[in-house]
Amino acid sequence: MSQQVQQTDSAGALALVAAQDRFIAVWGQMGSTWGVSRTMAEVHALLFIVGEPMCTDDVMERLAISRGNASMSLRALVDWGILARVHKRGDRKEYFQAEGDPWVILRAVVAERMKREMHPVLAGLAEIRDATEPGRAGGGAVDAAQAGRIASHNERLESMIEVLGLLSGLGEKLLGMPTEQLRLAAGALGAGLGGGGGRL
Amino acid sequence: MSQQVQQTDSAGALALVAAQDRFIAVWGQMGSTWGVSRTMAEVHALLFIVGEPMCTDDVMERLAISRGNASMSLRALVDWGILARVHKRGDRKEYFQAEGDPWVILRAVVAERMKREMHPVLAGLAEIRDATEPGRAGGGAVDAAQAGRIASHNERLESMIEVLGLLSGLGEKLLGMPTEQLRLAAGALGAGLGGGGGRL
DNA sequence: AAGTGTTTTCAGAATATTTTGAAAGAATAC
DNA sequence: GTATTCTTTCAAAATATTCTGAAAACACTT
Repeated sequence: MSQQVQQTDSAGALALVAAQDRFIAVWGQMGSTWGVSRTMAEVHALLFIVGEPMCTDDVMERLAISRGNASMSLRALVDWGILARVHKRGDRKEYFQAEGDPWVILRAVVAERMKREMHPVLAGLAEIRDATEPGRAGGGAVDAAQAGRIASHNERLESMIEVLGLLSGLGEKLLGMPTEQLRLAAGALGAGLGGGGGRL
Repeated sequence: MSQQVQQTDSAGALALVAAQDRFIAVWGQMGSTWGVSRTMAEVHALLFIVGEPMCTDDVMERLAISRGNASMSLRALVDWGILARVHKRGDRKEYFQAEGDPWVILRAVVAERMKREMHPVLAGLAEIRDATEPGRAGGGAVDAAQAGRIASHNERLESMIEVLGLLSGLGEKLLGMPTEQLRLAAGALGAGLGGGGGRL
């Protein structure tokens, strides 16, 4: 089972486990930020901070969660592409190893949210626009006030689509960038642009 | 009460209300994206797409929600800074008007999530780092393997802090940019930087 | 001051999400 | 083939979140 803290209950091991637990707790809180349950975030945190592969039983024991929960969380994280299944010779158990590059993790999270949230919303808004384009609206007789409302409705809809489309474009761009480029871009933008006053 | 669709049940009014309802439904789905309940997102969607001020009773009726729910959602949206309280002469009721600029809305959402999620996480991670900086760890006797684990733990922690710090910097920058600059920057970045795709 | 219309609050109800645990399903060993 | 070990599934239980509605608080008016 747990080979993490062996007989060596040295001060070093204790401090390390304590730090890991703190990391897990903090990361778990962030679960809602990237749209997953606290437990799933904690499982990821554990594997990320430990760095070495762990099996289902290790995870269950360390986080005090059920087998079913561990299995589902691990599977989901594999699906997200931030956990790899690994095997050890002479061991029938399956082990899981976390992706170590935070930029890869970031991309996975962005990809997932784009797919699950951004794309459906953009598609939905586009449909509404098509259904209410000027000239449609089911025919003729609308008074002036009504016509004004419709025009302004379309403007608001359009402006929202514009912003979301731009954001979506940014997201796609991010997904297409390799880690090194990403780090450079983020650093340059965050530090260089704007500065409170900011020029483009 | 509802002055939205008067006696004029013309085709135009019907189509407009239908489009509004669809917008509200789509926007409501996105609630989890920006970290609020579906109802709060729907209340915002309603006021945004209608464009004109509405009072609590209007909102309750249109969305079929309770007074308490409407009151709390409206209040929260005012706190977020994307709804303004307005008054009508000769009317004791309070009306609410949505911010019309989607970029302002975006900034409000980013600001809220930075405050509620990014800052606490960064603070938590920084604390953990301080508690486990090399030389600490409670003193001496750690064997070589343990020392290696601690070193690699610190590296992983550091790399995660680096990425989140960079993202946080980006967020702050965004919050400091006026609408026009934001639009330009997003457009330029989404279309220009990097390679691959980028189409809406 | 009491009266009237409006808004806020919050305990309990309703709803939704997450977790468990045991049974069924795979996969490998014998 | 059966036995053994590990993994997945999913209905029910536990938990967390959201919503309601009626009472309290508030803000005007007379």
